[in-house]
Amino acid sequence: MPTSVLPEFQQRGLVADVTSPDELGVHLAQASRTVYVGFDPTADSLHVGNLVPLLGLRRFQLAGHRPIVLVGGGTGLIGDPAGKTGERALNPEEHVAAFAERLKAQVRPFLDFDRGSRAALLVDNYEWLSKLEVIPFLRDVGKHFGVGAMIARESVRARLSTGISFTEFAYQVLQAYDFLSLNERYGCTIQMGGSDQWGNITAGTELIRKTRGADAFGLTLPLVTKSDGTKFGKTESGTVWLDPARTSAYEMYQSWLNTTDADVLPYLKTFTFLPLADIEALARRVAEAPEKREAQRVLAREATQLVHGAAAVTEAERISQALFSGDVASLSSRELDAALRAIPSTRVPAPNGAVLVTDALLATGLASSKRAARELIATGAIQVNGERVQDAALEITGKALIRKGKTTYVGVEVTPA
RNA sequence: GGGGAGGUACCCAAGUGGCCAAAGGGGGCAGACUGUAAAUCUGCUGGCGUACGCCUUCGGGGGUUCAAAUCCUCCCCUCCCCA
Repeated sequence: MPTSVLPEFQQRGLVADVTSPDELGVHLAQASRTVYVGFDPTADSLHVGNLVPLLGLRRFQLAGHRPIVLVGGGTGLIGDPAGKTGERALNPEEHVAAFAERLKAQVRPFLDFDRGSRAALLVDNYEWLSKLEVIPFLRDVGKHFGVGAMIARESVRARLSTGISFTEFAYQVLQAYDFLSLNERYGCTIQMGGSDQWGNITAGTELIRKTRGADAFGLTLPLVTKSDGTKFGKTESGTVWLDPARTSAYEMYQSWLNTTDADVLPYLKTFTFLPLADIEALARRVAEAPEKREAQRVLAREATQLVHGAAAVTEAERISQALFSGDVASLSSRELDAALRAIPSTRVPAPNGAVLVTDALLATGLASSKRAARELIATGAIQVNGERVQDAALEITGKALIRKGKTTYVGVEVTPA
């Protein structure tokens, strides 16, 4: 029996905005519904921020509804102005197509595609958008859009003074058309997305109402924030991607583990499927013994597992234990190899098979210049294989584990030649 | 079209002939403290050199000067007011 997921979303703090909440609640409680989220292929991988709507879809499916993931092979060719401060360069078509294929593969594990009438669907809007013809499109779809309303949408309004091309201006019409298409094809009545998608989503609900006289709903999820004001989903080494080739399970595990106390409860609500009662229990543990970081550990385990699986979590935990137990020097060569595989590593060619630490720091990006590298060494920030480096003239050979400060580990492999 | 203000390092911003690689703040990195947290305090934050030092930088070009971010000149760009 399907249930309204709305109360759960609200309790978890996952509702930024929703169209006619009362009606949507009834709508969801009455029958199994179809809900969609779209991802435009702007890169070859999603990142942790994209987990919010993706897991949102899963919550809907667990509650008895049918999720659709739309990969924007078509809209990705146009460029969504929402949340952007300036016009984007158009990506080459072959890149967008390749990105789209990557995203499709990446998204599959998050949903159940074999569940009868509730089986998830994976669609690509290139399928229908690429077939549109200008004259019919402008007559049949464009006529329903008032330019006044289009301009009033935040995504456009924010760009009017700095400039927006007709191409990006038209984006909302395409997204609205997507919603309409899914409504016609699959009876999809709900679109979910990030809070910056509100305008695009309501464009769709209005289009459906005008052309089909049918109700459709929109639900936006809040932007995940960090209490210190910095951007969520970034670490010193950059974006936390879902693709293990870009961000290893260990790195993702670490990024969750380092969540500050003030953020960990909302993150548990957002990025895990733990019952709220369990999260409340963890909240008490945070209050009683914050230094144990139990909530952070649970968050790291649960969230990393959703993306990389249980085995990868076990590995990440083991490596974390080894690297942060304070006894790196005693790692077996086998453990060292495992750690080196899990962290970002750089090969440094050296004719005589040895490089100066300062050069290694430069090569791995830990230092931006030799002077900065010497500075790090002087302050005692650098350890190689668990030994604090005292002398900037130290040479590194073979494989080594370099630690900068407390939390940053990188690997180097010195290769002859 | 007329009038005004301004372009300084990652960002904001001071500096109007030498004491300026350039105040201050933010951001970033590191250290101390701690819990791989937050807050706080301290240091560093153009490049190369262990170092006295050298090289490159103040929108761009040209010039004056022993010496220019600072003066002159031309050009480019941004913002504001009036039309």
